Amino acid sequence: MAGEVIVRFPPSPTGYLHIGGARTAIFNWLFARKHKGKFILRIEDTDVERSTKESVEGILDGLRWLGLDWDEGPYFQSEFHQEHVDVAQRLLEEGKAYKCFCTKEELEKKRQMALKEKRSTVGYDGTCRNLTPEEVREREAKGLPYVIRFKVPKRSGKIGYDDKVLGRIEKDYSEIEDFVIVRSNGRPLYLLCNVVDDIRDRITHIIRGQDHMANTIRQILLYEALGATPPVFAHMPLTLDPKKRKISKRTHGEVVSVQFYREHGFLPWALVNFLVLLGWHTSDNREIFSKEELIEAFSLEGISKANAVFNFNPDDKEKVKKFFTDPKALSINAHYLRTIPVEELAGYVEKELRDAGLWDEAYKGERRDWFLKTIDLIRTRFHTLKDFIGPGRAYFSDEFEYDQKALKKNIHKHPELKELLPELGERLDSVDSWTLETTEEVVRAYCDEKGVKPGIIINGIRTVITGQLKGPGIFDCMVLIGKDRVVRRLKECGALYE
RNA sequence: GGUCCCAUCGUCUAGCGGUCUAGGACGCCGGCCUCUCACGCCGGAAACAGGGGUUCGAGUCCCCUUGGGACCGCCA
Repeated sequence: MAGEVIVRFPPSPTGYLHIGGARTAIFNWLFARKHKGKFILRIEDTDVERSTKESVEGILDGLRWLGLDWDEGPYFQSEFHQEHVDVAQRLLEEGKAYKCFCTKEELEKKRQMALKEKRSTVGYDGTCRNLTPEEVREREAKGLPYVIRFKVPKRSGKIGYDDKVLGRIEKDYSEIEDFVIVRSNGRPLYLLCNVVDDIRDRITHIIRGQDHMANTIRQILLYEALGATPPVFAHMPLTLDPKKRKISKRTHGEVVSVQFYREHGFLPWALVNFLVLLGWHTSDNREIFSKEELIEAFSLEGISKANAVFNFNPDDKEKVKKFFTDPKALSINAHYLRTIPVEELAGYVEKELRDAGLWDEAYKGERRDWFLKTIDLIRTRFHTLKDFIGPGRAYFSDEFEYDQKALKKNIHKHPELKELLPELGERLDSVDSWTLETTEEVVRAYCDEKGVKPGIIINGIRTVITGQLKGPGIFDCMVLIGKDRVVRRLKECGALYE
């Protein structure tokens, strides 16, 4: 019994995978990998009206992109419908559940009354719990619709469990109402299905958000009634927005969807690394982990109790577009962008270039070396993959934008460059071997000759050939962009003054 | 309103009674480097929510207050 660890990620397909769900998946996946156990994917599509095929695809797609591979599934909860119904029937037969004929309207009325009178028990009052078999038959004969409620044992004292994150959690039996497990249309509810599925899948650990805590006690009751041992529970802290509200796709939109990060040039592992830090840590507070390191380091003990804020700026949008999401996420992404093997980066950049119509097959053939050198050079100040087709565009195309600030500061402020740069272009044109040394020599000599500060010329060149205000050392840029392009761009710089 | 959970810099967090004049990371500020920016390096501002206990000693244990959050569906 000390055996295998089996965990599951059970999203309900009612929208795309968002970072909260992704985080839950990550924690479960990590736990499974750490213990060489199984990670099961189960789609909880019991609520047919809200579940869509596109959602399922979106979720699978998101998980795959993040690199969270599952060992079983995806299973679809709806496929086990009959089993759920059978279990409910069994509970009914064993007297552990009962039919309740109260209508929604009646219950709503009662709830309002209770609320109004400020009574503590707003829940179900147990009206149908004590119906005699005759009374039940009578109502059934009349064709009255009914739901099936779980009969919470009448015991004194508390029921509880030891949460791996929160510690001992207990609740008084008297405070638990008889809850519905099957709808009046015959469809079992999540609370029941979830337990039945977890028992069937032999789930050993349930790692989920603290928003599920209220369900846990009731589910433990269900496990008991079904004669099964409850799994170990670990309730993770929630991810909140800067205003401390629970994040949701509905209120926060794209910025909380996993897809958003893919579209904004994130490396999948960088997102995983960032997300795992939201509510988990090691005792040495390390923050950058390779996949192997993370799996090795992960443990339930490191999960925080307190909710974590996902620090994006919903209001700041355009003002600080440098930080379109949590600055730390960006910083971690930049870290990986600058440190993963160039060959690995090449694959990601290829995709960006292809999508932007800038890809050249030669980058995989005779220009491979140039390609790798180039992305290795320019990545040092990039933050996302999108930068390769933005600020880095001039390396791959003759059609690139000029940064307005750069134009103003490095070009327009120095009218003399309109004559100087094309002339320098001529000089450079006659350079035989195009290297770091030769280009620097020619440029510096030209500066001396004209009595112009090197900085002015150099920054002018930078803006003319890359369109940027900033960038790598200028001679590196020149070498990589190549003689022809550099010369041409310098000669044609007059256009920038128009 | 009821039940439950939580509480260290702006944010993520280290801290599991003394080594805390509270450490790291991101962000921010200043400096070095320098052809720019970035990287890197150096330095700085920045927190134990408040009040009671317990203890020789509390960020660390207990209680209260305050604050925040979750749940309270025939949703999952």
